[in-house]
Amino acid sequence: MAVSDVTPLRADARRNLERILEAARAAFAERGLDVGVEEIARRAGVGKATFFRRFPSKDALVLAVLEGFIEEIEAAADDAATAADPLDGLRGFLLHHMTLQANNTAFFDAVSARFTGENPPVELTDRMLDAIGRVLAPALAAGVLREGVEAGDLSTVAKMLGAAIRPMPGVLLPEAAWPRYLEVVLSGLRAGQDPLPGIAADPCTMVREVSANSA
Amino acid sequence: MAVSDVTPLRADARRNLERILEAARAAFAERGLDVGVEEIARRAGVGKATFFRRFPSKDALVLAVLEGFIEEIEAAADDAATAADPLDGLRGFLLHHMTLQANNTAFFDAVSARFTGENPPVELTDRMLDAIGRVLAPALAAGVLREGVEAGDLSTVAKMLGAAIRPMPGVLLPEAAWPRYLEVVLSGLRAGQDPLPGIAADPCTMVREVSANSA
DNA sequence: GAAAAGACGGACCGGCCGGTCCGCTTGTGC
DNA sequence: GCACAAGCGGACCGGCCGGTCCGTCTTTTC
Repeated sequence: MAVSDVTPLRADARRNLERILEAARAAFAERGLDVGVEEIARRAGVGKATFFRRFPSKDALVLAVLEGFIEEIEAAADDAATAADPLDGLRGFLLHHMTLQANNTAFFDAVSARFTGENPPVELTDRMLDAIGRVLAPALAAGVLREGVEAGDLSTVAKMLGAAIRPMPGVLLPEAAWPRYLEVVLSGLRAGQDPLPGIAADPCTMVREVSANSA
Repeated sequence: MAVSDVTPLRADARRNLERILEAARAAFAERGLDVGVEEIARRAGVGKATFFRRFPSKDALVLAVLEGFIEEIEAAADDAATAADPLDGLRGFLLHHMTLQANNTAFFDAVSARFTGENPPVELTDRMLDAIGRVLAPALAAGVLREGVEAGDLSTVAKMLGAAIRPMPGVLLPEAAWPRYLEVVLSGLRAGQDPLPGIAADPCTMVREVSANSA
């Protein structure tokens, strides 16, 4: 979803595209995906049509913004992977993830809601899974984790922490409480306890659809 | 939000109201709050106007359905409070909560999104908090929990587990994986570890608005 | 069993939002 | 510096959905 370069954009067009992305990031962060295209365009100082000339649809914009986040997560994962203490790396990664979610209220929920089923951004989620694997590997190798921990557990725990941080849309858990819940789940994953019961979540579940019927 | 009884409803009206509630429960469970009033009315075998004659708005219906869930949670809390082993009580309560969330995909998220800020259903959330208190009390008294655990922690953990269960809207974590994440958080809350770091989430945060600005 | 109160439903309204169109403007290559 | 392609914006369209209106039908009551 990067800038197409078959015919290089005119300078002003390129500038506007950048502005739109920036405005969208800000607007999505503040109010979630519900902000209208019109408002985003206005905040970017641009007409609606200009928006649609750059992005085929609102979804495409969302994907583009999402890609930025994935990149950030990948960077955090690389940091974590090179940490001296693998458990600290893991902690740092999850904390970074929490920050990202906190600064982008409702964004991730909305993203997953929007891309449910038919058009999952497989490439992006695969990159995310890779990142998770890179974070987990050193901790697994060092044997600091409870028996049975695997990738699906980490992605699930990340999701759980993301939920903890936003008790309601527009409400943020005070930062002083973050380490508490991070600690709760890390305690639950640390070595020196019984093996984890049950099966791990499928990390791919984050992208593949499995129709779930209620009982 | 119970049935008004100043002028008793005519028999057919009462029957229709019940049908609407039932249809709404089913529809919300399956597809979240996004189902239109029209569809709910159709599923109830009723006209749209009839719907609006019974409920002043869609939100009122949502509240009514929500109240049903609160009642269910209260019942689960009472069960938990009378369990022989307080930790088992806690586990059972959280498991029940997970089931409820699983069977009502996207319902709770949507509810909190809808009632954000201006018109929080204070009475309902207070009842919820009471229930949580009742679950927690025996475990606290028995000293089976890590030092520092309080009500806000339980509500947060419940929210986290609810998130774990729904990796994406329409996708459900396989039931075999539920005990795993329940165990992760319970391990993190059990006595015999360092006191919980940081501060606890404010349980009331689930209802009171605190405007949260992103960094 | 008839009349009045109450309930019914489907057509209708209005606002919102993603997406398009068209006449005007502006950067760009020669 | 000119011509033309590329870009631009705001008016416009159409579908969706919460909510209302009104002519008709059902229940109740005496």
